[in-house]
Amino acid sequence: MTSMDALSESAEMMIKNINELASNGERVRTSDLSTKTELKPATVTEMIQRLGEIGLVDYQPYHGVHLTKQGQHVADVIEHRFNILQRFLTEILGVEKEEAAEVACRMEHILTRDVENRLSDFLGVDKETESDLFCHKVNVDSETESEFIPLNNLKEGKTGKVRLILEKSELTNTLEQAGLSPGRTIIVKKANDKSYDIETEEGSLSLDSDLAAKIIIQN
Amino acid sequence: MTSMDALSESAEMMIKNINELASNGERVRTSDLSTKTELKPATVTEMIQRLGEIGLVDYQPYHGVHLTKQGQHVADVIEHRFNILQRFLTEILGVEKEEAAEVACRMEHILTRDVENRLSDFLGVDKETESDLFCHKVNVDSETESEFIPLNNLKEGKTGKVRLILEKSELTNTLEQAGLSPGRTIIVKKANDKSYDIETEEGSLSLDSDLAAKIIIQN
DNA sequence: ACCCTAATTTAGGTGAACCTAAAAAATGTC
DNA sequence: GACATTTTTTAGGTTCACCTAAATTAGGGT
Repeated sequence: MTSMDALSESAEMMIKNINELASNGERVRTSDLSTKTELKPATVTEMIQRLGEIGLVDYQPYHGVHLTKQGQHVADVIEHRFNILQRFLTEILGVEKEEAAEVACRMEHILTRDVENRLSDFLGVDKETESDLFCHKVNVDSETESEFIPLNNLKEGKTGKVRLILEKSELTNTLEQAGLSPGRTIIVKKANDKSYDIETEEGSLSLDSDLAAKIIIQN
Repeated sequence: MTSMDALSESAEMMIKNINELASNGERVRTSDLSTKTELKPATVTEMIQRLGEIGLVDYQPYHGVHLTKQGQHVADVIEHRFNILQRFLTEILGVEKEEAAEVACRMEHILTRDVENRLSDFLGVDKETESDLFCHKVNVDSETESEFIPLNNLKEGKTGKVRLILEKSELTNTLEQAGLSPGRTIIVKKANDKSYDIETEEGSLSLDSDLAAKIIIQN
């Protein structure tokens, strides 16, 4: 009954809240969940019973809940999604923190794995935030400390990954179709102060320095 | 009973689907909605009855529905959100079109007005797509509107700056040596549908339209 | 050890979003 | 124009996410 079925938004929210209240490692009480979620105690009881049945929490009547391994995993995934979404909304779009939190809180239940990863890549993964859970990014690479620099500062022969394109326009759309889009790897073939010859996964092209300045690369 | 309350995801989806099936202006039949939404006809009937009650559709038993002014407005907002989200997911994150559509379809019901606007700005508003509904961007500025266009669309006598060259090859290398390289200014001397006579800082040359199409100019 | 109170659960109800099966209306055919 | 077929609706059921009110349990104070 481990239920591989997708959880409902409500169920995920409950798990998220249990996790947030369980910071001290103690069992979480129904009344605290009721307060936090603004649901009536009876509703909380009902939901944590269901979560108990599918093995995501350890529920003991009159003695609260705590997350099982599985439940903890779900909580971690949701938290991660929330963080990425909030960062995107505030850092990239400039949304107010509070509104960003609200929107992120609704969207975190919808993100697919793929979109999550891409968004993560786009933001540039912040090592601090990543728990050991997400250590699939084996950080063995850190010999040369990766940096973000505009494409026009990349030296000839250097390789990098496109992370951000500033000032989107028809032109940058064209660029992206040519393989110069976030997440893609490129290599600088020839560079002088006026023009840059680039090789992408799609082919090669050449662009001027003003344009190149708007494309941020991680090396 | 016009119901200013937020609509449920299901209700919004139903409106969206009605709109998509009503391209020809005719009333939309229950069975078509049933097919499109993959809901049973009975379910569709139930939902469109509710939508009728709150004034978003004109529902006539046994004779289908069509959107009211209000319903059309809702549909337009949703469509706009969907488009922005899909563009963001595909153009910026590089998500596959199909998955992007699925995710956008879930998220379109969650976006707030503010996030919607910011995302729009971030993408760079695409004039084509904008209906008069979204005319908040008073396009008074367009006196000199600098544009990016392929060289083969530049008219005789026009000047422009080379910004981007797609599909580098030996041929384009030669072009660059002749002064047709990113950052350089050029002028179109003569243009017909087959060949283009160009003057660069280095001299003049002439090229065919296929080649010209790969050189993007800013005027 | 007992009682009182606060916390929790159970019992039973609602509305939304779905379903199936049966009834009713519209439609096409001869 | 009557009948068979298709379409649509009605009737009634389920699950989920909520609720209120009543019953139950846990825990603290004396």
